[in-house]
Amino acid sequence: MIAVTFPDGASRQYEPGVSGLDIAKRISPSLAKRTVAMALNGKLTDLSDQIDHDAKIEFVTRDDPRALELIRHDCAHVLAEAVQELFPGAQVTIGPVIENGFYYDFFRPEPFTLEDLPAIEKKMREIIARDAAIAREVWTRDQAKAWFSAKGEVFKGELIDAIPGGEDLKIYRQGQWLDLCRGPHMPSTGRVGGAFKLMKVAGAYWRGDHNNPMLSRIYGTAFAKQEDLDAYLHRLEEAERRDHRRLGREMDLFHFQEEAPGAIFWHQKGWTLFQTLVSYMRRRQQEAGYEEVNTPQVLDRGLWETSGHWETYREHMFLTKTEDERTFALKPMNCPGHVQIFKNGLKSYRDLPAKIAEFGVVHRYEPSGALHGMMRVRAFTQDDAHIFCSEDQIMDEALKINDLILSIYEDFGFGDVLVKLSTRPEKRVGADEAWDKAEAALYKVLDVLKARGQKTAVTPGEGAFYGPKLEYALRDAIGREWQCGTTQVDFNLPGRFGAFYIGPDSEKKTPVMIHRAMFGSLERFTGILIEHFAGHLPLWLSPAQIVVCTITQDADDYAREAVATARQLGLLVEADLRNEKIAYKVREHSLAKVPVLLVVGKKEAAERTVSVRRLGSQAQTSSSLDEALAALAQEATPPDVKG
RNA sequence: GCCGGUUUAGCUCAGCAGGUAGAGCAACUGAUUUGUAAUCAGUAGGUCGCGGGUUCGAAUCCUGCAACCGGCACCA
Repeated sequence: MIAVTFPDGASRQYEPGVSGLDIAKRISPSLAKRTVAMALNGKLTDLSDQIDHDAKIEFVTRDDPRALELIRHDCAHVLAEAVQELFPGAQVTIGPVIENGFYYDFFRPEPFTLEDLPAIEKKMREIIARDAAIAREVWTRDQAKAWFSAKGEVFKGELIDAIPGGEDLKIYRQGQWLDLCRGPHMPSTGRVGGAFKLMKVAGAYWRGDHNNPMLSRIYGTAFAKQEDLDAYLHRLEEAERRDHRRLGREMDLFHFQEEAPGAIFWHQKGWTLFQTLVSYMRRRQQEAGYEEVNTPQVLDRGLWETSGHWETYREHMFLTKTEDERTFALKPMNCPGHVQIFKNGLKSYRDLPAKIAEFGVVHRYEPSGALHGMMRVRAFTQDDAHIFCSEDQIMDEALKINDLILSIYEDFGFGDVLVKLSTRPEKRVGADEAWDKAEAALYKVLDVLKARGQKTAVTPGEGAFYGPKLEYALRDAIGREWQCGTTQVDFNLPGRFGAFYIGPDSEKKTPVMIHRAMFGSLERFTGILIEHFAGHLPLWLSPAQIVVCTITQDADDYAREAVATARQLGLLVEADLRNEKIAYKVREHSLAKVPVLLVVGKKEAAERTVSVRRLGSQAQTSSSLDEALAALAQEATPPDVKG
């Protein structure tokens, strides 16, 4: 007999080979009915699994959070069965669970379109209603190979070949249909339930490699309960309402047009916001000992050959050939320019660390399909800096950067930050010893951060071609992650450009260069802020802080006076003296996301007060003009100036 | 770049089976002087993304290109 221990600590004896389902049934039929899987010694597995040794068991019911993955995974299988029923000849490939749902990739000469989804979804509901048992079988590799190749499933065949030799293969059968799968699965298709929806179709490369054929991917999502699905769909709508492209138009911040794909036309208000960010960053950097510079937009091709960018990124550079047949590139990065500044004039070890910063406008010819509003553009501004230092200063400098970045994010309300260490990629320059040193320094930084309780991660092979990096990903108001800041240790470029400093021993030494950005792309960061705040920017960031709205003409003079006073306090304020009803004005400015409306009528003019209405609230408070403006001026002071 | 979709007035969208375009909001002009998310009336506004083709006739059908949207790949 074997001893099976339950979550409450109780233990019972069973004959070896008893299945999870048997145990559940013996406890109570209703438990068996509700249970979709079990956690055996903490590992999620099929309910039909036999238990041969003493074990801890926990039944996972359908409403258990752990069941969600199974529901989605089974739903993906149901999708595949439905597709193969409706579209004979469509080949199955893989269908994993992803964040917020699942997908399944099919191979088919004609890709699926949105119009195919309702029929597929209908068929899926049929399959779920059939409630066929999902049974696991173990096949030999040859058996599986033969079965799938007989069906013309060449992609499954490839998958089978990729599974390490000797291993038996798991096959899950549901009704007439079966699939090669790692599992686990629920006992029957009916357990998927009705709270699912096919979301979209997309092309995707087989095995994620663009040299491979393109598959037709169907995305779906599934939840345990309909209300969870509804809530998810509602969240998607919410994200759409926050879309910076939509808000950018509604708030009159910027626009795009065909003639400049991937480049922003900044309107007055958007540019004001942009400049607010620049001013903020400039103050923070100056305080941190950076020296701001500016380097040329257009630089000779030779410079990019020296840096190595030509070799790796030529096809992503904007090139220009002049009449004298000289090839220049619009700078895609600022580093070569900053190295030139470092090289200009003899540097001593006493000059280190030299921190050269620039709000550098860079151009990159991004693939057309990569463009996305302000989040991915072809011309953008980096809050870029390069720190030239000695090897033993790396860790200290990286930590200083870290602290500055986290403090800056905090000022914008981003408290949840993940620090990732990305190590050497396959395609890289420089000796492995240099990489060893650079990575070692960053690992040490990561250790310090971990000790402080900072969230960290390591992503192997994701470093830049010239060095490993720390990347800073912040989480926004609706839980999305945005990678913004970066710290990259570079043992290569300074040497390639022949940069050096004179050490204490009077010998020439090659400095290490740390590339670093905090917002990353100012354009992208602006977009993130818009979405994070859903357009409701804090007063200090708002490019149109106040509108003084009159109720009748009687208050015009008073409104003008209020505007003048507010401007003296540095506030961004306009008057709305139009002959419109106050409700009309309130609506219009609220839609334009103006944070503060000061409403003035006869009464306010006589009493020298204002009625204050804040964006997002119906409440009105009355206070004296001077007090209201003083409070607003205080609120509109940037956090770093407030101290 | 690859797959799919979209492109009609400043914005949101009709215009489904080819017979030279409509609505609401915005704009403009009047009237209205108004108390916290749309006052009323009138007027004007479109090479239907761009090019080529089919047709007596194309916003509508075919085709090339571009931009955008959703993914994939890419992201120094």
